[in-house]
Amino acid sequence: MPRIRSDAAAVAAPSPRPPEQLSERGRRTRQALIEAARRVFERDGFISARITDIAEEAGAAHGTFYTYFDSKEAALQAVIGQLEAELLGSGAAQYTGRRGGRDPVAALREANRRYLVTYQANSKLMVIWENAATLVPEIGDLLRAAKSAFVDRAEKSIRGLQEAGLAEPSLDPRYAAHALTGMVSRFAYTWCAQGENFELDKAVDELTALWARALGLPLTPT
Amino acid sequence: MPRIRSDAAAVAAPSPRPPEQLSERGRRTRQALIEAARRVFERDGFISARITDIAEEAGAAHGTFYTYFDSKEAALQAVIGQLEAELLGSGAAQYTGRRGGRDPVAALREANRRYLVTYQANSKLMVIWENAATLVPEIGDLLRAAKSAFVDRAEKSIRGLQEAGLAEPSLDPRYAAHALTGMVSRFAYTWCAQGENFELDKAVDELTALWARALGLPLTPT
Amino acid sequence: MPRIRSDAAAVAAPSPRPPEQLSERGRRTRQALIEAARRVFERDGFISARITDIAEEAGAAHGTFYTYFDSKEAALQAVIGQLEAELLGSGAAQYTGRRGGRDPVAALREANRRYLVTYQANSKLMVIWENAATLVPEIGDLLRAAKSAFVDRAEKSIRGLQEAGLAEPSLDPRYAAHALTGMVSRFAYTWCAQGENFELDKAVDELTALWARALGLPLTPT
Amino acid sequence: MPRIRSDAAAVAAPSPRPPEQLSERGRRTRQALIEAARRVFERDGFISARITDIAEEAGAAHGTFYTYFDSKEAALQAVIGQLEAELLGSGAAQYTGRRGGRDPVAALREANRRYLVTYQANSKLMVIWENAATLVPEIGDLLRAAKSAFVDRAEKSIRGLQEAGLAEPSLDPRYAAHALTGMVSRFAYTWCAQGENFELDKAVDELTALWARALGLPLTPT
DNA sequence: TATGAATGAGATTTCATTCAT
DNA sequence: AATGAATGAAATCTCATTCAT
Repeated sequence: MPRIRSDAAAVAAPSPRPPEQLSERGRRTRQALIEAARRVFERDGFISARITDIAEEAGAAHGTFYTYFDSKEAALQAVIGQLEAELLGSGAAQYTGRRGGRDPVAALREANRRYLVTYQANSKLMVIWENAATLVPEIGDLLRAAKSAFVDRAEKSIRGLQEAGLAEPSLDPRYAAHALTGMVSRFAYTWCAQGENFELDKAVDELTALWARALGLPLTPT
Repeated sequence: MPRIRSDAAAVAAPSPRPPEQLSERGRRTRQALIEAARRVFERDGFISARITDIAEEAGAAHGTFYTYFDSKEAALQAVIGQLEAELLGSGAAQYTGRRGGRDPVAALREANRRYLVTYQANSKLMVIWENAATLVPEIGDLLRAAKSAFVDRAEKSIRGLQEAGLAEPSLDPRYAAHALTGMVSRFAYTWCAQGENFELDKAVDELTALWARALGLPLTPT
Repeated sequence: MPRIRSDAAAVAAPSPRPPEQLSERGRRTRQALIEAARRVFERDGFISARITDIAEEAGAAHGTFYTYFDSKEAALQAVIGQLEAELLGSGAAQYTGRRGGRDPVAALREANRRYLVTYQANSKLMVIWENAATLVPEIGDLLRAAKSAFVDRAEKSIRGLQEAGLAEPSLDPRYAAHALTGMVSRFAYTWCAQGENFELDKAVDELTALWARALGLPLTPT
Repeated sequence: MPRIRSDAAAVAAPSPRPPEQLSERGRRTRQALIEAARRVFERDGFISARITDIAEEAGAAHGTFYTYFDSKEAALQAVIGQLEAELLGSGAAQYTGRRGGRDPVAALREANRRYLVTYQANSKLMVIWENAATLVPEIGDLLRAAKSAFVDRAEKSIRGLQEAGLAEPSLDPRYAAHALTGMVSRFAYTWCAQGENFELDKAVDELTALWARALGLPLTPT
């Protein structure tokens, strides 16, 4: 029997308790569900993924899913949250560990390589993320925030290089940052999602060369 | 929506006749459905669009849809087919009307402008196209083909400029073509899908400058 | 696949078309569903009734129910709507067909008899109606409206009798009307819902006598 | 809610101990659950109330509920049991404290006032009780028993008044008792459940006057 | 061709109830 | 006694697709 439809839409939402309030056992189950969700999303795509399959993949009963998540969307958010944590941990988002004085092109090459490697390692999920961003507002917000990190860093870098007299001063740093980070991320997307056949080392070199030359940086030999 | 369809024409269905074999009246209905589908897709997104709504929007009965299309996917293909025809007609896909000898940067700027203008004019549908590409193989094929047109043309152009001694010879034309067309298309996507605030003229200038400088083209004043 | 949860709650409600817009066939199916719903409600009670059972009882497929009704509540509304039409048709709501001049106690007895007979004939549904009234606001509204008809009529009658010098003038007609119609309807409810053992003729006589004497009407022999 | 329960103690469940066998701590928890249940029932209605909510409202864990009650129905029985105890304590069920010889209309007025006041003070629960009576046999039994107390007392009273030559002898005491107590209780219900606007003092007067006159009692001034 | 009613597979979601700790 | 995670039966509801007219 369904709730009697109380149009007042009250019916206190039994929203899942936050992870911190969970028992050890609960945390393990939740984690199992997140990992299962990731596998199922990667296998079937977000749209086709079924909640039942996620629970089953996690070795849990159907209803257990709802103990931890309100919806498939909420599960995807958790999956992406963990992906982001991994990415940060892996240093993918760092332009360079050791700034200052060093050769900016080398730093750029390093960053590009890290981006491509990370993207490729998580390509299925990255593609799902990009696509779900247009379907689920919250996921879109996460994506926009994640991209901002890259764009902002690039913008600052460009501005710095301009001030140092190394980069073409006529460029608008914001437009350039969007364009060039977009160049790299789209390249990664085309590579991974559309199966275009590229080679990692060469891709890193070419993208770095294009980026550097576009900014007017003096190119140093690798 | 029961799973994303990937079944090979299951039972015997009275599959829709091709447009040429339709009566005048049939052609009109079909066209109304295509236009309605476009509106509904733009309004609700491809995933959320319902066949009922398309039929209703076209002023036709629900069942009539199936006289002309096998599925929502087929309708999207038809919608995109007409979009492509429009784009070609509008010259969006032409690098330049008059090749030969002319200033390559001016031609590039012209092409970029045309691309951005066209993308913006059809942005909702473009975004849908990009996203549906990962869900529906046929749409993905259409997208890849459409992009190839741009990429191939860019690749040839780069190769030509290299041969003419105008572009940096060390660049791999295929990689560069992918990267630079990707830069422009991703920029357009960010602009239109994510509401990032850019200005057309400036975007054209910046993208053209980045592209040209990345190739090592001598920049001429606008 | 469920709709992508669009928190905007837009998703144009595909609400069933009103009966007038239905084809002959549609009207027949709808009617069959209403009759089936009544049987199922009477058999299982409103709360326990399942939509599947209603459809099955009507010889229709599960989903067909939703072609005509949004919910079990909507079906109950339709059932009660038809009950009301029947009641009106059967004259249950008429105080008396031929007013004027006639013996008021005889008219009252007539009305009470008609009420009890009708209530008994539809007792299961009447009880369901009363109970659903507290669960479903719309049903409550219907019930209140239906009762108002009786109460208002009684109130007018009492006022008239007071003005004619036949009824005790100190009574408040509104309070008295509520109390006395309530007395009859509660009696009917107790009789039907709780299986209290009464006899129709005697019940009519007793209720009429109590009502008449309570108002101070001169009692005439039956 | 899976069907209304009517299964005879299916498997072996560690059915709750009776309150007397509980430890002090247990009794406190049980009492907290009963009070919480009352609040939740009054807030959400019996049907919509969820066991989780009751436990939470009582500050207990979900599973704790089952240490004391088999089901929501059992909890409602306990709630109503305590209500009855309260009512008896408050003297609501007494026709009159001091019988014998005294003015019967005054006693009646007193009883009616006490009934209305008590009903109003507990109206939410009273309404729930009335409605649950049709859903849960045990609750129906409780209600019938509670009403019998009133009806029986009224019946005896009427019989006594008839024998004393004060009440109309032609009335059937049982029918009249049902009708008149029903009149009062239905009035209270309409007042409380349907929000009809009445005034306590006037209601007491009118109901008493109608009741007394219906029986043919000589009316004394208040 | 067009219609729109009928169908039913399939996915979601809720919560009472159990049970290991 | 208390806890709260796990379970899964049950019901709802949606819509693509078919089909008789």
